[in-house]
Amino acid sequence: MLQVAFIRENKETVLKGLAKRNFKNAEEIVNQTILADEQRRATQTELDAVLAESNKLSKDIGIFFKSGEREKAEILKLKTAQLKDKSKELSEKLQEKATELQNLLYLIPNIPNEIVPAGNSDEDNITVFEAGKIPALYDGALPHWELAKKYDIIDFELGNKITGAGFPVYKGKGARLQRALINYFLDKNTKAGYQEVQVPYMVNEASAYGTGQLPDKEGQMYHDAQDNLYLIPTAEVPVTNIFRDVILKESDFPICKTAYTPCFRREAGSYGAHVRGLNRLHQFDKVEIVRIEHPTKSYEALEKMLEHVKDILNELKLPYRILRLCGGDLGFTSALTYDFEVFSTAQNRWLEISSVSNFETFQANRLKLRFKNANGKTELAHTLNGSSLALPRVLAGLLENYQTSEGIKIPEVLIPYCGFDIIN
RNA sequence: GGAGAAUUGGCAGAGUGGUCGAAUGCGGCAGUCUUGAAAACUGUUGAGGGUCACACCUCCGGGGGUUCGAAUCCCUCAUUCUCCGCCA
Repeated sequence: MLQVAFIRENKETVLKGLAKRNFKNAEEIVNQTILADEQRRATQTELDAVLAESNKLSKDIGIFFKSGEREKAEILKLKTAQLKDKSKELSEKLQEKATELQNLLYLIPNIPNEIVPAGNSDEDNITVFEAGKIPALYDGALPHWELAKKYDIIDFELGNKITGAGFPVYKGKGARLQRALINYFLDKNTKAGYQEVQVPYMVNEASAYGTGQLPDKEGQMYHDAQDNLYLIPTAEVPVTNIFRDVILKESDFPICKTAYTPCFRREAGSYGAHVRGLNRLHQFDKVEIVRIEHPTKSYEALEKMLEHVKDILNELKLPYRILRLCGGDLGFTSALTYDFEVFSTAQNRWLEISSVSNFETFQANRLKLRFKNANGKTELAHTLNGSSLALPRVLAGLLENYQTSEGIKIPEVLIPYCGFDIIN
């Protein structure tokens, strides 16, 4: 959520940023927001004046009662009755205006960073880096869902029976490979200075609002109505919410956390070939990295995160590229996002395996995640996160790119974690 | 799930209807002293709104109510603790 004061003072910047996202009715919504804010403040001021007077009268009444001047007190009491009506009316209006403002603010996405390219869709994303060799596969190379069946390492049908589509069962070496990847990622992340945390897989409403899943992505999360809890779509939600309503010291920066969690996404509206196999699941595993940074250091931190993810992919020897997302493809809460994509050789397409973003103060404002700056003032911190990494598509990439006529080879760095070097 | 107790500032802990945003202690910060540090002493130290800055307003787990006036009384929800039940 943007800060109202920022919108008020930087209207042109906001409009320019929203235009880059192709955000509809931007000017109208921004104007409404500014108006609602003015009305809210005016109402607040009016209410404060009434309350101030009524507070004063109450104190006087107390004094009169103490000194036994009951009659004087009774006269003042009558006066307060009117003020009470007035203040009730005003506080209702204030509540109304505050809600109106809040709802408008929820509609406005983050302002893209300057270097975010304009554009409407993923076609306008810019490839900023590419590495790794796309292997020449042997004749008869298969897409990963065929490989999964051939070697009996992932059973999609079994998952269908137990739960439904998008909830696969990993078996034998497939299960072990999953566990190996999780451990390998966590080890890499902790070595890079990220503290490992284990967090709840369900979150309450306040947390879902804090990181921006609510109110607009309601339909994408599994929801338990009985206890009003949400299954997490990403570890970002519980991990970042560790810092909800927290005021840090400047010396606390940088804060680096990593967590492995399963992720649950309803993926309403997805269909077709692109959701085959591991490409898109309702439940998948992911290791996430989260950073809380001083505002002046957040872009430096974003670079570090990119280098870190690159390092992992280089070690896995997978062909990948990095995209800078365009305005139209940028997530609601993000100011700048880089997507990592691994090449799926048998499908002949790129698969997103990591998304690394700087949210600047957008999440922090909702979370009330602040720090005391050098002048002793509280200031919003910057939050960042990235996948390091999401399992299924990495697995898809590994299976497809490492397949040989003898079986699927295991990348060298994973062999100690797996305890085997080939799936055959 | 049942019964009882509790929830106050970074922490501990007073405060049971009136000038209480809240005693006191610890911690933090600044200073005095010291070659430096410790100790001791002095001062300072919550958040939000509002203002050029003050004034002023709001916040004592969340929400609602009683009252001229609520941290204090009532209702409700949440959480924590103790006992019982169930249980990996």
